[in-house]
Amino acid sequence: MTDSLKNCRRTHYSKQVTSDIKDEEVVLMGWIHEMRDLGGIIFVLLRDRDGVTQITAPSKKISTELFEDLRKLKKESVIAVRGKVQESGKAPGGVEVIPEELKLLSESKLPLPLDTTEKTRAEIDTRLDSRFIDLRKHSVSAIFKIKSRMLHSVRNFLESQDYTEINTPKIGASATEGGTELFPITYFEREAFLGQSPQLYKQMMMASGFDSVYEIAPIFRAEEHDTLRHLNEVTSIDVETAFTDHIDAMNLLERLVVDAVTQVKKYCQDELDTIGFDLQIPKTPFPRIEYDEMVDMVNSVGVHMEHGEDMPRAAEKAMGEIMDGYYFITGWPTSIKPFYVMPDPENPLKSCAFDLMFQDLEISSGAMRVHDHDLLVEKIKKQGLNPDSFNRYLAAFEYGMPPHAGWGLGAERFTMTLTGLKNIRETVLFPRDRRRLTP
RNA sequence: GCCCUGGUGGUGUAGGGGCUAUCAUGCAGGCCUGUCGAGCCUGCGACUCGGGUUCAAAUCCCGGCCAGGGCGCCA
Repeated sequence: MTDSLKNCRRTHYSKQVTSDIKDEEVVLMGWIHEMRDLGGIIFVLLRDRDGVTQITAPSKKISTELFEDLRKLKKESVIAVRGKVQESGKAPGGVEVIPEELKLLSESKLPLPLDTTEKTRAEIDTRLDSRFIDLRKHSVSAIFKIKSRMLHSVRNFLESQDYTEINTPKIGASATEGGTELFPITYFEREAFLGQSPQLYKQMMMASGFDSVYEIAPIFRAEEHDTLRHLNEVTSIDVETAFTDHIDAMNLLERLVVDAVTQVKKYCQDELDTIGFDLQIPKTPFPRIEYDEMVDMVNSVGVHMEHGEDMPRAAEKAMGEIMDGYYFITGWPTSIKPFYVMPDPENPLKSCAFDLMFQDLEISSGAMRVHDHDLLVEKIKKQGLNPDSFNRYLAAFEYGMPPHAGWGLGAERFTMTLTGLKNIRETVLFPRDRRRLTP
């Protein structure tokens, strides 16, 4: 039998239990992190959102009934404790709580699927199977507090620049955009697909007079990739701005990244300490390396790469060795970029596309877009696609489409750069990869 | 999808044709009034699945599933 909450409410979080409130009565609520029963004295470590407080129960100072109730507690059960804050040099952090009342709110089954005290580490697969318990570890929840702060910063920054947040459909009819594999779904009597990118919708919004838009939403890619930096469902931070070019887009992206890093460092220092990551605020401007220059750099360290081909993984790694932190690669060949990318007016074999890299990881890619209807149709045809299936998209270019540019930034890959994590799965609560569809 | 490596108690591991299957953590019980990776004693708990080879398979072989690493794919 467990107790009910009734009108009992938490007064403090563990973090707030310091010597500043000694002798005060507090009500703490949380999970039992560890129990140490020494016979005549029991130590209960109560863990809540971002801290752990020691509940100290000496048999001679509390009632026999309460003492016996405390002795029966099990790891990871949920409790509420009313007690008095006491200073003690012998307690962790110099303070402890002497209990006066205990409520057992929810009992935990034992043994646990993994060790929340991290004495024995668990593999990522085991952790993801029991993600709700894995997230009880402060070293894991810290990642998501950092990700949350990053997303807040991005929204604040874009709102401060007068961007409008939009929502575009994630279900669509098109299977003909080319490129990545799509997930087919059943849409009543028809086949439909999950959205791979809000790209075409963002561009249609450029013809709407909104000028500056952004969307933070999931995108789905049905590629059978199986790496530490790919997932089949990720969050894309997508931005599009009218009356601007790719240089403006890069400048905006650079400012947004620096702002987010600065905010994370300012508001998440505890979390960064918890995961043991020394986050550095990058210097601006980020280095901008021409594609051709990048190919030469890669070749000069003995990694073969042809001019005109997309970066093989070995080339990314080579660049990661040479470069430190964030940098842009610009002037990509038109032939390896999608149809909506604007060719360089000086040299149409090159494009106004850029990638933002962090060492060996591509975290964003963007471009100035084609806004001329006829050129766009021509480019769609050149990529072996049928312009007819882009009717609704192409119509937006026929009645006054301003020049525009934008980018998509991978929220999880960006989080990897903010936490130093090497496995993208660590940055998603419930990741979806080639094999994992639950929980 | 390809290549390499692996799958042993709840968790993390050692071992590698015949043994009572190693260790840590955990769990259960006991002792202990200052623990903080508490300590001590007793106990519990495992060879990924299917097929094959063999007198005998956790161990060798084949396949499935899953995982780790690498690559490819990623308009």
